[in-house]
Amino acid sequence: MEFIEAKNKYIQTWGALGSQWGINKTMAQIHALLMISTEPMSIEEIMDELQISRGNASMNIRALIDWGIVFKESKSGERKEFFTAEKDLDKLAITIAKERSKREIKPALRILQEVSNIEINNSKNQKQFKEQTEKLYDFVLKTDNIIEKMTQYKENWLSKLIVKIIK
Amino acid sequence: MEFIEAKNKYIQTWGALGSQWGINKTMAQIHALLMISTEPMSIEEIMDELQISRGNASMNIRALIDWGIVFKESKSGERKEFFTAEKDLDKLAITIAKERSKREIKPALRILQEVSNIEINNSKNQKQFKEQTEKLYDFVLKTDNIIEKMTQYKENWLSKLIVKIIK
DNA sequence: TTAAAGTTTCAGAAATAATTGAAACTTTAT
DNA sequence: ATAAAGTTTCAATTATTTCTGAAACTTTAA
Repeated sequence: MEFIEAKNKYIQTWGALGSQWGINKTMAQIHALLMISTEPMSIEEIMDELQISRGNASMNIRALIDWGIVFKESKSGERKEFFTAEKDLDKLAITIAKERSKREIKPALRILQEVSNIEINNSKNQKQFKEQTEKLYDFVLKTDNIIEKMTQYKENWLSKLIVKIIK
Repeated sequence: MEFIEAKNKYIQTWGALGSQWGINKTMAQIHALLMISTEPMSIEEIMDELQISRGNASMNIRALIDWGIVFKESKSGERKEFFTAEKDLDKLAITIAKERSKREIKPALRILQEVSNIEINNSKNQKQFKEQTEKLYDFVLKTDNIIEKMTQYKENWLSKLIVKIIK
């Protein structure tokens, strides 16, 4: 396989995986591209490599910066802005996990708590509802707590986790 | 809050969370509905509760069955088919994790391995490509291994995991 | 101050994904 | 054997998400 072919395959794969997990394709592809770039890239270079429009590139770069996994960089002497990606995968995963917790899990938790706290009569249906939503709340809360704990390790948490699980 | 209102809110929330994580909204909603149902439900009841078409209900129920988190049930005396959901959240999470590993992570791994194994010249770019895709492969593989390990606990793995992480 | 270069925004277009509904198919009971 | 009831399928429609590209805005340097 050619380098170019491998590179394209890698970017496509990462983009597809992104969409399957709720991250938009272009966003994932831009990140993938920056991950394997040795130098910070300009918006033009990104547009060119991925064959996407300026608007699309700009919006998704901004989103990646909001997520905290891509950084602006100013090359001295150049007026243009350049971008680099977080390349440390442990850090990357933690940042994504934290953000998704904040944006998606925490709001869902709030609602689960709210609905599981309703006053019920003693009908079978309402009892079951309360019981299941309480369980769901507990479960999601535990999951979120795990994410929080992971976050504290920072260095090599994945390897540490494996060791802990195995023993 | 009314029971009906709480129920709708719960179903909407679960559906939204589903879409954010790559599971289609209706699929997540049907599962949410079955989770709080005390009795197996027929396709008509599901259509009626969620206000969706027969085709949509049927396709998504079938998908849930394929995933292994909803089961067909035949009530004795009734010809119609009824459906129940896996209500144990530990089992549910494990089943979903296993399926997603099989459907999405494993194929991605194959490609990462493939592209990280290309012959490279000694240009900076190609070296960086190989290095990063190898790291990515290792990382995704480790993640997948964790999922596999989890799977083996079955009972109360989430609680067990928390204990292990904390100490 | 101004105009060229660089950057961002956003309404409309395009692509993708989900849903409908009616037709085809299957099962059951007579 | 047949027709009513139940179930599944899938082409066409609808909804949602993403992307484009041109216009507006900002920065820089002469």
